[in-house]
Amino acid sequence: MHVDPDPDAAVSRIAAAIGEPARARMLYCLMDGRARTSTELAIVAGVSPSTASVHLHRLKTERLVKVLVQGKHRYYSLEGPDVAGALEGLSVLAGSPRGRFVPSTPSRLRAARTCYDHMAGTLGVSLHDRFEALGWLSDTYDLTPKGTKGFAALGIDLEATRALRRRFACACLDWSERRPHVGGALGAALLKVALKRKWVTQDLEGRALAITSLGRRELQARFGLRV
Amino acid sequence: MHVDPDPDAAVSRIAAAIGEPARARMLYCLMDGRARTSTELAIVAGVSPSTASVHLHRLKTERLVKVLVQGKHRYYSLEGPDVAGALEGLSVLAGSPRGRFVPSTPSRLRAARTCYDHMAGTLGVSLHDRFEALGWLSDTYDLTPKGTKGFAALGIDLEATRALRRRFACACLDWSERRPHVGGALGAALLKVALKRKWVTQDLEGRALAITSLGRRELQARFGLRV
DNA sequence: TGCATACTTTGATGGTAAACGAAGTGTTCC
DNA sequence: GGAACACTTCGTTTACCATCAAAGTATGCA
Repeated sequence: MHVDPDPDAAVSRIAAAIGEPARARMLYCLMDGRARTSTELAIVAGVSPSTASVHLHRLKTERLVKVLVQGKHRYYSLEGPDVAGALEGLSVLAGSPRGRFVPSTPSRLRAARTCYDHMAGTLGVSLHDRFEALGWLSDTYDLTPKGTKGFAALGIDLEATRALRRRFACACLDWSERRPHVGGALGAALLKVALKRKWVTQDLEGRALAITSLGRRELQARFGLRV
Repeated sequence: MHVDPDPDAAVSRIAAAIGEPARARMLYCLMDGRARTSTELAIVAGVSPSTASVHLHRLKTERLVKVLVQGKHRYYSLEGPDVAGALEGLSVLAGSPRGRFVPSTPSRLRAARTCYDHMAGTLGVSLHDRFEALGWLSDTYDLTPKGTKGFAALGIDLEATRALRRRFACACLDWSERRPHVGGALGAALLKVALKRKWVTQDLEGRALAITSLGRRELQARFGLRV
């Protein structure tokens, strides 16, 4: 009879696979049950495509994700409900429980929703376009002097945001809009400010964002957005 | 901003803490709810005392274990049921849930055993189902008026139980039954009463519970359980 | 008081792995 | 066919962390 000489080794290998920031970001991005391509996950994780590929290979080896090859795309998704369950158990310990997302997408999700930890949907795309038009972001997604002033005025601690070991800002492609919105640490900080100032409120269970009337006014006044 | 800038960072730090073989061995050794000294855990983990000390410090920092100082001994134990729950979730992924890998697991372990600090196995699951059927617990695991009367009649000090800084009651998923039993402070109090009234007796070394003939009679009379 | 025990902290060392760019494989589209 | 794209593999660098012995702290016992 073959008995694993060290049953804890399997557990620790799995936990170690989760216990790397970039891989954790990928996994929690997949918690909604949706499949994503390698490049999308690279952006979410804030690493280069080659690095992401190595990470995904490891996650596949540990049976945490599965892959579906379709043409030149590779769609990665969580291996099964048990994986989501384990991730959920860890979230409880982290003190920020994330409910398991039911893979049915309400239509209001199209207007404003979160993509991982930043704003997406038409709201996210509009903001992204506005930042470009205002000259806050260069085309390499660096802050311009104007942008530095603008984001600081919104109450974003740029120094702390930069200090994170994660890509500062990047274009994150939206799965429905297929147009970029602002991801990375800056995108996350932006969502946090919007929540704090009650421009948007977050559905407890899902990814939907509701724009408040205050938010509507502010977005109109500050960015000329009609949302 | 006081909010964690990257919520996954907390998760990945915790997973990384578990994802080291020596630390994983320590944690799973503590899964029975028993507290152990630093030296005992060093032996279990197969590392030197100094290394074990570093590991335990990290586990404490991540709030996975707590320590009780008694004289020159330091007793380490799991921080709470949530930790056991997260570890259990990872075990499921590892494919060889703990307890099943020992082929000589006494069959009575399946019937009645402890899970951390409360009753599990078919006994725990049966009780859980009975409480639900009797309308003692709401589906959010709050006590109903009926339940308040019922548990008090069993000799459980509900006020003291509620005062504990720990989830009052929760569904704890069993690794073998794959069905919930009552965990949390209420589950712990329940086990304590069962032990005190000698409905069950506890194996000193392991997690097995033996149901006494008195317990058999009482469980039949009070809950209609045939165990 | 003095010695033994239990455990932690410190410092040095070695091994592991995460990161990236460049090059390679395979696919689609014109 | 060939150019563009998606993704992987390889090779190198760098940073972190697990490990132990030795020294330090604290408690118990005689």
